[in-house]
Amino acid sequence: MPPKIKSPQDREQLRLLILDAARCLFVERGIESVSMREIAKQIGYSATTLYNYFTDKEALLQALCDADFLALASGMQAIMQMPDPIGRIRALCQGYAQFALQHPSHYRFMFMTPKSPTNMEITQIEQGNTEQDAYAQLQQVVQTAFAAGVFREELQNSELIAQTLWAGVHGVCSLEIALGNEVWMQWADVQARIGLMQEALLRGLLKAEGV
Amino acid sequence: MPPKIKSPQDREQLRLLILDAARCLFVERGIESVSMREIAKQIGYSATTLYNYFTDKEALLQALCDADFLALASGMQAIMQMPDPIGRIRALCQGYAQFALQHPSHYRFMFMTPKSPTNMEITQIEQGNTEQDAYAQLQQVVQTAFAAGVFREELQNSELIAQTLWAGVHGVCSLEIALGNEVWMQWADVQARIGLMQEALLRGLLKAEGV
DNA sequence: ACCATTAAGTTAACACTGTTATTTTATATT
DNA sequence: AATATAAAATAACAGTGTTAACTTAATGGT
Repeated sequence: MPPKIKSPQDREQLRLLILDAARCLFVERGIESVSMREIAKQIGYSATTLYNYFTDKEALLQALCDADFLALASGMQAIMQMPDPIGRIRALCQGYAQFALQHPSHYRFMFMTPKSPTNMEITQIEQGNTEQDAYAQLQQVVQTAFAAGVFREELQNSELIAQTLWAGVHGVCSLEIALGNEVWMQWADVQARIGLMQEALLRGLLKAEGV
Repeated sequence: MPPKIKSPQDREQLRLLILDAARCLFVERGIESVSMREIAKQIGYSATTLYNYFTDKEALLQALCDADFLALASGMQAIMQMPDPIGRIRALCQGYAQFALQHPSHYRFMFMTPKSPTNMEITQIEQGNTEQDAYAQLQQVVQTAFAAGVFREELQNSELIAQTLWAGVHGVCSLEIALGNEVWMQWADVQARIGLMQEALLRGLLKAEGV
């Protein structure tokens, strides 16, 4: 059965086949209830083959999430070109939130699951590179707005401002992902929650003049 | 070895022994990396004995969290007596955040982990009872403030306001728990993040007059 | 043309998990 | 003293991530 030499393209193709199967199963059944054996069976290989392509399950997850978050960051590139700094902030928040709600499994793995600190040798993403790292994008946009003097006088730390905006949107999305189906909560519409979070925070952070 | 009849007090005592051991291990090593066998070994019983006291691992976790969140809610009772409605909101946010940071494992299990909707027959907590349910406390306090007309005119849904405040504080705390140790983030001080979230949100939600 | 090398993949196995069925044991009641 | 029974223990099942050992089959060198 096993033919000998595989061109780098073929290798990459199988790598992607694994990733696609894994993504599909994760989205269907949630991230930790799908096993390496299942992923392998789905594509007709044995479980051990996966270990020729990924050092372990976590590396596989990391690769999956890297791919999706590269997609997020590059989808945001258009927003980065918008003229109005505050409009950019709004659009980034919206884009981020919609991404989180559309990819709950990956979002959860990336931002809601404590892990041993990211192995920087393994991840594909260059942190701080605004083409790859969504937080770096937000930080940059906030920094620009800060330099333009739009924030209230007493706020002198643009990192703190960015982290607060992030935490706000993250809070809405992560509660939706974790508890959106809980019967004991009467949740308001999730888009309304995102919108109010965004606008209330901005109103609280920006100078008062007509927002 | 097994003596025969156990008084209800003795039964309850072993139940608590199990819960304490489990809590201890969970806090040490994180919630899903400790097994039923380890908990049992810790207290000198066999794993199967735990199943005489809890139907399964999830029920054990649920019991643990119920206990801690009852403690949270009852610790908040003093705050509920404060005279100033807005002061109450501030104090609730602070109390909630400090609790989250002091009990990260339990917080994560309760609010950061998607689960099949809570089994209402099993949980000890009466949802909506402000003596047991911290969200109900917040909801009530916000409702009171809302009735006093402190929020901006366009905000007509007090549930939405409460959920936004919750999401904000939750966002800061859950990011701290999940990513507080990530090397690629230069986090601002967590108390500063909590404070800014609280004050920015309040400024954005309350009527403008001198906050 | 043959053989050794080696990549690609498989099977078997290890040490673990949550959980259940079965069995032991020591007491309490008859 | 014999029996019934609550409390706990042992053994086992089906599953997990992962590693070691083995099987192919195509290539490169002679």
